[in-house]
Order: sequence, then structure tokens, then C-alpha cells
Amino acid sequence: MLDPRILESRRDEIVASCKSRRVDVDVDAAIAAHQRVTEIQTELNGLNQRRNEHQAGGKRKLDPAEREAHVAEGRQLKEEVAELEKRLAAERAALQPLMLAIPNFLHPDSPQGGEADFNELRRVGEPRKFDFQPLDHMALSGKLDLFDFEAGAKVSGQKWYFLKNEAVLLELALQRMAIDFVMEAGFAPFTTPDVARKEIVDGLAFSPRGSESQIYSIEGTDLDLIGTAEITLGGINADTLLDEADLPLRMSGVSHCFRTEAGSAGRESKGLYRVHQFTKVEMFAITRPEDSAAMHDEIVAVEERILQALEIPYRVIDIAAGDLGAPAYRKFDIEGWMPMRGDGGDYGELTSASNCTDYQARRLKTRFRRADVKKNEFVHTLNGTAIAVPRTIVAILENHQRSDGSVAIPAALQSYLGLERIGPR
RNA sequence: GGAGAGGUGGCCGAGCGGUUGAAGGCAGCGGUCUUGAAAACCGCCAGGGGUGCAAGCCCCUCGAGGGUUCGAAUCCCUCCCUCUCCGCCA
Repeated sequence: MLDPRILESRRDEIVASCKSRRVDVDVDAAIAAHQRVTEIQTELNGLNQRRNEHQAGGKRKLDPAEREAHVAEGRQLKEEVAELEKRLAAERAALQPLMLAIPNFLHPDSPQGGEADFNELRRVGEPRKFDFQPLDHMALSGKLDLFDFEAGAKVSGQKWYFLKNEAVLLELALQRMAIDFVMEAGFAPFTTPDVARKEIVDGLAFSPRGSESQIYSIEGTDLDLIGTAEITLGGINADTLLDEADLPLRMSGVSHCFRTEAGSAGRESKGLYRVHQFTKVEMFAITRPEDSAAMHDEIVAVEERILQALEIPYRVIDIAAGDLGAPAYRKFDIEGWMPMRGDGGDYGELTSASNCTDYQARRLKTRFRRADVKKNEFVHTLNGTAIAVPRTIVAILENHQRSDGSVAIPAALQSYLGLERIGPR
């Protein structure tokens, strides 16, 4: 959420951001609503002041007639206050949905446009030339018996799956390797709950309601299944005043992630690329405002080190405004080369790193105290993927397959997996 | 699931219905002392909001929401949450 007080002074910028993001919000209505809220607030403050003065006068000894008059006046004031409070609550309620609909500011370098209009920042690694006909990860699984979507569909539904055999080891090994990389970079590891209170989910600006919701809710409770450990890690410091000396805070979380994938039927839906549940190691950072841009780069650097270790060719892209989520000020995705994606191979999203500036912190009420300034400030929050297991498995299988149907395991992963290859069978 | 206890400032923890926005402690900040540091001692120090160039002034907040009262952190009701014990259980 933005600070409603800056709406007016940065109005044009916000309107432009909404347009770039293809978000339809009435910024002027929000400005007007906020004005009404402050007007009533001011009026209420004055009335409360009168009431307080009146009450102070009631402490004296009063004769019965005076007391009676005093009491009557007190009742009158009380009613007026109640009336104003009611109006204030109503105006606040009107402002709230408008504020929630307004996305974060936009980084000046974020490209305009939609999903296809990203800026490519760099490419690392050469897509491999195969001297045989490579298979996609589903076909490889057919040979190697690594996952079972039929059983997943039977037991849980479309896009649910079982990993089997070496794929299970791969899932565990990738997590373990990722944890080593993030710890090396100073991100303290956590396992997190796979559910969170709606209040926390809301605070991170994931909307669990509405038909396009990506979030599963647990009926009869106020809990949602998390879509990413960003939610639980961010929740840790909700409603907290941190010391400047504690920043930056680097955390990482191992969790399962659940996504309804509402509205994405048929979209890149082959196999493990888009599923309802997956395991992920996530980085989450809390910084001072002036440090968030550097932290963003730091997170991307960790992501790159991991992909380099896995010998997956990739490119880093700066996501266009129209493809950013509401909380993201700027987002860098890393797309890994997937030989069987599209027609003759293509890059597909493997990780994603966002700088959410103070957008999440404002709703979460995560602030910090500077050593020398009395005014407390909201922190900046950032998140990035260390490993999203299924997609990484896709990239490893497809990139490192061999003509005999086996898969070579990258050297850096071998000790974690305990294998130099999978198959052939 | 059953029984009980409790939710107060960055943290811990007091708090007869008006003098408590809140004792005390810790942490933090400033100072005295010290070659320096520690210790000791002295002082300052809740958060949010409105208004103002500013100093300041004002309002709100003791889990949330209602109620009683001229007046509630203190009394009543509802809800939420946390903890302890018992049961069940990986």
C-alpha cells in the first residue's frame, strides 16, 4: 500500500504507473476520499478536545444543579463524538479499497509494455547443441520413471504430481545445495509454515479473494496455503519496530508453495513447468530504503551463482511494467534455457527477484528506528527465488540429457545428489 | 479436544474508575568519571495521527469490538490471540 498522504503530490506519477501496469484505479477518487478522512479527523480532534476539557471540569465538587447540567452536557458531547466517529469509519472504509487497488511506484528503468517487453540485461552460458534428438522432461520421465502425473490427477487432480525415484533425490539435493548458497551469502535459513493467517497474506499484498486469486484458502479457518515463503518470512516482522543496527536482515525459507493457477489453464502447462504445489527455497531481505537497490542486485547475484553451478544457460531480464505485481517496484527474472520449450528451445522463468520498497512494509507495519533520527520509517522488503524445484528439474533434465536417455548431473550437484548421472534404463 | 492463566511502551513488567500515556527494570541516546573501555552515577527516551515554516499545540492508542459511566488500562459482554496442564498423536 502507498502512503495516502503522498497521493496528491505524486498524483501524475501514480496515474502513469497505473496506466503502465494496466491497472484501472481511480487515483483522484482516492485523493478525494483521503481528504474527507483527514477533514473529519481534524473535526473529531477538535471535538474530542472540547470533551476532554469538559471532563476535566467534572472532577470538582459540584452542587446538585451544576452536576445535573454538567452530566447533560457530557451526554450531548458524547453523542456528537459518536456521530463523527461513525462518519470517519465510513469514509475510511471507502478509502481502503481504493488504496489497496493502487500499485507500487515504478522504477524509472522498468520497461513499458507487457510480458514480452522485458529488457534483457545479460545472457550467461551457451544453449547446448544436441547431436541427437533431445527429449522433453516428460519424455525423459517416461524413460527414467521420475514423476507420475496420472497418479497425481487421480489422487489430487490436474497439475498435481508425484515425484519418484531420482527425482525425489533431486528435489532434496537441490534444496540442500541452495541452502548452502544462500547461507554463504548471509541469508539465515528457516523452514516455514506452509499456511499463514489471511491478515499476513494480505499484508504482503497477495490477494486471496476474488476469482483470479492464486491462493488456496482453508475452509473454516482464517488460514491460506502460502504461495511462497515470502509470505511467512515477511510475516515474522509484521507489526515490529526494528533497530537500524539489525538491518539489513537476510533470511531464507524452505517451504511448499501452493498456487491455484486460476486462469492459466492450458498456458505453458506441460509437465512440471506449472503445477499447483512445489518446493522452493526463497530469499527474503529487509533493508533501509537507501540499501534496497543494492540488495536487489545481491539477491540476483546469488540466483546467478546457483544457476551457474547447475550449468544452466540463462538470461537476466528486467520485467516490464505491465507484468509486475502490485507490490513490486522493480523485478528481475532469471530465465533458464529449456531446450524443449517452444519451438527449438526457449528461455523459461526459473527465478524472480522483486524490490517491493516500502509497499509491503506499510501494511505489515514493519518499521525501523534510525540511530540519530526520531521519526521511524518503513523498511524496504525484497524477495527472490534461490531454487524453485520443479522448474529447475525441468532445466536440468532437458539440458543435461544424453543420447542414451540418461541425464548427467552437474559436478556441483553430484555430492548433494550422491549420483553422477540418472539412468540410462 | 478438555481445564486453567494471561494479552500494557523497542523488550520485560507494575498498575485503588478521575492526579496513569502509564511505576520499575532492560535496551538506546546524552553527560560525569577514566589514558581508553567497562563499571558506577546523573539526565533524556512510547507509537500513530491532525495542524503549523518551525518551536509547538491538539487528538488517538494499554489484543479487537461493543456496553456501563459525566469520566475506563482499570467494571460488564462478545470475539481474537498467546501460554500452562490433561488427553490424543508424527
